[in-house]
Parts: sequence; C-alpha cells; structure tokens
Amino acid sequence: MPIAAPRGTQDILPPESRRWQWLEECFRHHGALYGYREMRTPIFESTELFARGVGEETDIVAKQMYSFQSRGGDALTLRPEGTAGVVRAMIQHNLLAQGGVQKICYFGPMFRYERPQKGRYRQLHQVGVEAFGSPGPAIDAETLAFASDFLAAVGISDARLELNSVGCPACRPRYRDALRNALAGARTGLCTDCTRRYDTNPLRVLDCKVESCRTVTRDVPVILDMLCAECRDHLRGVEAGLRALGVPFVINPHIVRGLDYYTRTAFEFIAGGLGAQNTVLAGGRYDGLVAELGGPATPAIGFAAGIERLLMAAGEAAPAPPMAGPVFIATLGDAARAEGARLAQALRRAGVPAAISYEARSLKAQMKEAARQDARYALILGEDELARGDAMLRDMGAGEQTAVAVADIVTLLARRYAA
RNA sequence: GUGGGUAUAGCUCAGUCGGUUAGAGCGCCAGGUUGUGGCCCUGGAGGUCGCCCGUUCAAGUCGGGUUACCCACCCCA
Repeated sequence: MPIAAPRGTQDILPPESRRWQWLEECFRHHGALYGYREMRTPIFESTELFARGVGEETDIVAKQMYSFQSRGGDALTLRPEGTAGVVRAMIQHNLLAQGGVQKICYFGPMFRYERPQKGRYRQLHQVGVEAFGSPGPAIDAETLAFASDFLAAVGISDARLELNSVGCPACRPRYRDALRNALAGARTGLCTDCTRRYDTNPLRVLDCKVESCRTVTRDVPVILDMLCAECRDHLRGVEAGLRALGVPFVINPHIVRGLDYYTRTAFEFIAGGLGAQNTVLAGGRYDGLVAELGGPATPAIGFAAGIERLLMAAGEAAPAPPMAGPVFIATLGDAARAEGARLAQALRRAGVPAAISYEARSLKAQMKEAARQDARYALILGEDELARGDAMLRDMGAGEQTAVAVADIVTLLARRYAA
C-alpha cells in the first residue's frame, strides 16, 4: 500500500480547490467591507498559549492537541484554533496601545486530534475575525451582520443564528450555583458525562444532547433570568442592533462557553445538510482574554467558521467560477510545434491563457485535448499554414474557423479575451 | 476513547449456491476520417478483489484478525 495522507487530513484537488479560492475571496471581500485587515500568525505556538488561551479543562486542550517538543526543548503545539495566536500577536506587538478599534481577520489550517467523521477533520481550515477595543453591543451586532452576510454570499442563506448571553464574572457564578442547585435533585437522571460536568462545569450540561439530560434541563433556570443589569442591557442592545440591521435570530439559552473570559454574547450559526456537525460558524465576546494573556484589559469579540463545513453546507450553491478557457495551439510537424510554443508564450505575455501540445500527436488527439481543456479557441498550425504565414483559428463553441495571419494573432486574441 | 457500516479497474459500481480466463458504465489510448473536438462504431491498455491468517479439492465470495475510510456517540468549525 503506497503512502496515504494521514488520517483526518485531505487533499483539496482541482476542481474543488477552485471553490476554496472562491470562498477565500468571498471572505476577504467581506472583511474589507467591514474594515478587517488580515493577520498571519504561526501555525505552531507555545503550548502554554493554548493552555491559557483556550483553557486547560477544555477537550481541545486536554486531549486534542498536536503537541511536541522542539529540538531546543520548547513545548510547542500545532494551533487548534485561531484566536489565541491573534491575541498573542496583538499583545506582543503592542498593537492595542494604538487605541480605537482594531479589526483583524485570518484564515488557515487548524489541528485537532479527533476521531474524523462528516464535517470533522484533524486538519481543518477556518476563516475567522477578531475585533478589539469596543465594549458596547453595537459591534456585536455588526459582527453578526458580517457573519450573516458572509454566509449568504457563499450560498448558505438558511443558517439559523442562535444567540445567548453567558453573563460575566459578576453574574455567572451566581447562575452556576443556581444551576447546580436545580440539577442536584435530578443528578441520577443525567448521563455519565453530565454527572462529571455537574462538578467541573455545570453550564455544559445545558448543551448535552442526551435525551434524559435534555429532559432534566428543560425546567432548569436559564441564565437570561439571572444576568446582572449590565449584561442584560448588553444583550438587549445586541438584539436591538440585529433588528435594526435586519439580521434574524433566535435566543437559545443553552448555548454556552466553557471559560471565564468568555463574556456576554455567544452565538452559533446552524446549517442543515451536515449531519451531526451542523455548526457552521460560531463565536462570541471574550472581554477577559487579552488581560488573561498578559495584555491590557481589552474587550473583544470574534467568530470562526470551518471552510470544509461552509463548502459542504453551500453545496451546489457555491459556484466554482471557471477559468477563462485557453487558446489551444494544435500543431503538425516539428517546425510548427516550435512556432506554436513561441506563439503561446507571446499570447501569455499579452494576458491570453494559452496551451500547446508538447508532443507530436495526431490533430484529432490534439483537438480532443483542446476540448478537454475547455479551450475557447483552437489555433491550428501545420506545414501549409507555416509556409503561408497564417494559422486556422477555430472557435470551439461555434465550430467555425478562419485563417488569420500569424502577425495578427496576438493582437486579435488579446482583444477578444479582454472583452 | 466507544459503537455500526464499507473496502473489486483512474472514477461510480455489479459479481448468483464458494467453481475454473473477475465484469459493466464513465474516463484513457488507438482506429474508422493521410489535417479537425463534441455524436456514433470498432479495438486496446488498465486489477496483489485493502492486508494477514484460517476453512475448503477450490475463496472476490465463508470465518477470525488487522488497517483505512465513512457514519454516529463524544466534542466542536
């Protein structure tokens, strides 16, 4: 058996790669509309960054990281997500000292050691944004509008935005205690995972998918009723902003984030057609993270989306804009083939995509090759044409051909391809 | 980490009760057409039936194991 790509990774082959380029272009375009600038950070970072930035007790850090020791003895990890690296870079380069709002977008591969399945990979690719420096709900609404518009642009118009507030360090502990109290009586009805979560992170019981747990959590108090005044006002501000911007949403009090520096706004976009992995884009506010990583206290909000899932959810809706079909130069004889190569180069330098036959083959075989390459034109150059100083220019779509002087070909085709 | 499914040509898949030379469609190459793609006809190339072990006179087919992929749990994008 020859060597195969590692488990949970995949090769993005043409023409699928064209859809990736298209999606990345969509993302860049929307980023520019909303004032985001791209940042590129390393694919590996200090393991400690993720331990602190994502959280020691999360599954991602506890059992899904590709960690290794460098030859110099440093503990490093392939990034499992994008936010930690961006925040680290913002702090390291003192970009937050500039004041104002800083909007950063990024995309690239992330790595998580998970059991692969539909929509879940060990090397996944995300696009993401982070906005630093604005504490109010207006930027939350704008960020969600960005997400919604971006999804629509890539052909996912049926995604449902689910919104929640996870409170803040002032009100969340109070809710956590209330939740624990409410669950205490029904502990025996919880699944084994949730029995553990009851102690470690009771909020996570809320998004458990086991039926018995859902039954238990149906009547439990919701955080929305226990938010402090500031968090409640913030959420109302986000809702008002979304309505003003025309972004539909539903409140789902069961959306949670595991860590203390996630604050207030939390959201997910749910799309169909993805099986169990149906979250296509998710994010939230993390007003405590920059300070947690040693930077100046800075409010922030962001989201990330998995490219593989986006393309799956988009399905047929995601077009793969075809490249302009080339001019295929079919030649007969060594002298004509050499002239064809020169002609092709002249065409390319004039901005016209050109292809040639590298070997001596029958004209029929070359015409089939031209059709296979979806050529717009075939340029047929044989001994006779070479002697006359012209070539047959065949319109592959129309199936008509005319003789054109070699001297005029580049100018003529450059004009047609420019149109 | 747990469970289920699948594995035959480049791709998508047939393959009967275990039976002698493993098939189809698409794709590829060539010819029909001495210099013209798509449609048609003819021919050709291409296979360690995932891998190992076992049962049997005989295994693509049955059994065990293993690996990979897929799906679900879990977790998340």
